[in-house]
Amino acid sequence: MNLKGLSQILGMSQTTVSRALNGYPEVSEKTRKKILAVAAEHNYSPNVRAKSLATGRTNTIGHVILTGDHHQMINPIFGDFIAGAGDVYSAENYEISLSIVKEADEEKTYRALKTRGTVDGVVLHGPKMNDSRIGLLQELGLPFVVHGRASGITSDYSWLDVNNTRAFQRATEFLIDLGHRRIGLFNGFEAMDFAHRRRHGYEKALQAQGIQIDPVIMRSEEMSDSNGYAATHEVLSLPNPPTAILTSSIISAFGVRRAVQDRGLEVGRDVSIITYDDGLSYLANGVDVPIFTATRSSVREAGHLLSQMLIAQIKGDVTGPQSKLLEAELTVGQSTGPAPVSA
Amino acid sequence: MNLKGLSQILGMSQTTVSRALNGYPEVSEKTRKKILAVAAEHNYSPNVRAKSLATGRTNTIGHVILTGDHHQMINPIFGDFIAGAGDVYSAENYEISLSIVKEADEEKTYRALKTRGTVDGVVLHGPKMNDSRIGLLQELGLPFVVHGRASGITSDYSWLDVNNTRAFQRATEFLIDLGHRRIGLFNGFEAMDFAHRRRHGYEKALQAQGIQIDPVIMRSEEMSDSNGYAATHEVLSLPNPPTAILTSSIISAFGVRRAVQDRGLEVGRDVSIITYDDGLSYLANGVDVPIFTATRSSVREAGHLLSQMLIAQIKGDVTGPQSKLLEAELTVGQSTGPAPVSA
DNA sequence: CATGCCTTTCAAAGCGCTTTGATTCGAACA
DNA sequence: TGTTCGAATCAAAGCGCTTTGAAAGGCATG
Repeated sequence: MNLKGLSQILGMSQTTVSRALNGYPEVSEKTRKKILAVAAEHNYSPNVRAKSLATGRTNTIGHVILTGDHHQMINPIFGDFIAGAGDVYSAENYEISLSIVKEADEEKTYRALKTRGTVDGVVLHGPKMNDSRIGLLQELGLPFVVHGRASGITSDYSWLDVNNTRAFQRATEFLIDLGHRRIGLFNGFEAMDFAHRRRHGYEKALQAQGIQIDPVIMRSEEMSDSNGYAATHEVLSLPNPPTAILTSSIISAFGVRRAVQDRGLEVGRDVSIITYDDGLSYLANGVDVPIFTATRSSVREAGHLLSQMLIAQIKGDVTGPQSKLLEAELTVGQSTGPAPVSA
Repeated sequence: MNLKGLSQILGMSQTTVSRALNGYPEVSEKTRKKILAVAAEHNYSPNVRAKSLATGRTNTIGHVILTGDHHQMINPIFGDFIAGAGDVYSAENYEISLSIVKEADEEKTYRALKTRGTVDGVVLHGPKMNDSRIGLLQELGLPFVVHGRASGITSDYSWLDVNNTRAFQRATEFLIDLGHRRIGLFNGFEAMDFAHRRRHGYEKALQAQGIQIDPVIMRSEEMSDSNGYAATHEVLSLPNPPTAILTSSIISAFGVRRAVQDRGLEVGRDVSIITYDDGLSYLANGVDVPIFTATRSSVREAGHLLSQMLIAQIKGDVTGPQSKLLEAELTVGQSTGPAPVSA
């Protein structure tokens, strides 16, 4: 059933029917009621392609996510992020267009999104330092909100981020207060903006106490379980091993935990662990008692808030760039304890 | 830049330009070359909405995934599945439309996908037994391929599935061969078709050896780390605890492992674990040495194959339902060993 | 040179909607 | 009774593309 058919059934013009369905005022309540009734009866819903061709709006938000060769991992937080955004999208009648692209095709993808007119705006995932995509999107004139920030970019843009620096500074301070002096940092790729900020917070806390920063117990790599596991074995085999480890993802934290236990050591006694926790639904940090002491900020909530910001921007409800900085909360779990007395 | 503009620059009709760009034969090589050059120079790409309005095709595949209230978890394998499908989609010039819906809105969503004309076909995720969506999609005439199968549905439809029954039968046999007689099963929700089949395989192997099936050491719930953890504590506290546990997901397997170790027991000696492994990129089953003995089938590969099947179907390259049954491979890791001699 | 037949190109219609600018109708007023 | 005005409705144009059916051009044939 299309508009034409519907209007013929009703014996009215397409104009009137269209107006009635879209809530315009220049149609009497009586006819509107009738039109709505008949539309429902015939299960009519407008062809979204035709509608967007006519209006120029698509009611679609683009999400571009990266996938490397088959060895590289897919962003594990995307699922929860999009679940949070999904609620907003359906409430506001937006659809999601998902593009899975290799890094080399990324720019091309954003350009195509614009010129092909598939989306009204995009969410920029995983910003890197000096991320060139920001300039690109500004040049294209495609509305966007960054999930994170991009150090080094001076122009104004919209973003939603967690205070990563503060979170890792706090976590490090917490460990120092427990007496730890040798603290490892297992971070994401340094090129990622969040990793950069986290390292910065970590270093700030160490420096404030005059503790030396030692690259030997720091890592910057994909935050998988296996990497956490391998790195833990490495640093614990050093002549001067860390007594605490700070990890950037609960996924790698599980690997750390596993390695510690495989070495016959006890988590929270021999080795303390603090992790950043995105609140992933399938990998919760315990149910009643937290497994790890963690700095936590829900990525699902981030998806929720960010999508609202983006839609407000697209609709023109706000003008100019907006930003929102969330604070992570530190929850103390079983994975931390006083630094062991050195033998 | 649009078609009209481009054709004016070229001094040709829109017809000719359109044909040249779409590779139709009724245009001379000379003009085609020229048109392609000018199109590239002006960075032209066709408006996808207009194109699909004109052709009736959308070059878009729909994926509908469920999200409950904010407590329920988002399907953790979706990311890897879509990464596998993504390669095919971009190679074939298809886009992805993602819908995040609550279970109650699911039927409405599929109907809307059809009547609003947003997609050419859909992937049906997470089929349940007697899944009503299959009948719905058939009624709507929307091409689809099921990722899994739906026991109880007798009509013909396209699907790609892993031989879940066989996989769990094999795994159970493997444990029995090691001397285990008391084997727990931590499965997904029983309503899910895959869980049903896995239980069936498990029971078949037990029955073949005359081992009694005991619901006390069986679970049917969300396959999260915490559920695996809690369930393990429960069954190991029983007067007659299992010596081996079979889990349906590597995520819950990690929880099982954690619980075993927290009780001071050793995995592979005191308690054996076999898990089903989807080959998730962020939660690999070890790198060199597998952590768990596992029946493995890559969900990424499934995404790859399934999307090819669906596109072939949409294009009309094949007629009638097609299906593909993948076998999971059993890899032996460190998590299994002979059943401990009872005290 | 006229005829016929490809090959190449074009004008125009159509996809399903929105929106502009016109038209109709009835009520209100002088 | 004629005029004015606002409310309700409509016909038609337009969004950017594809595709049908027609036309033009080139070339061999009789």
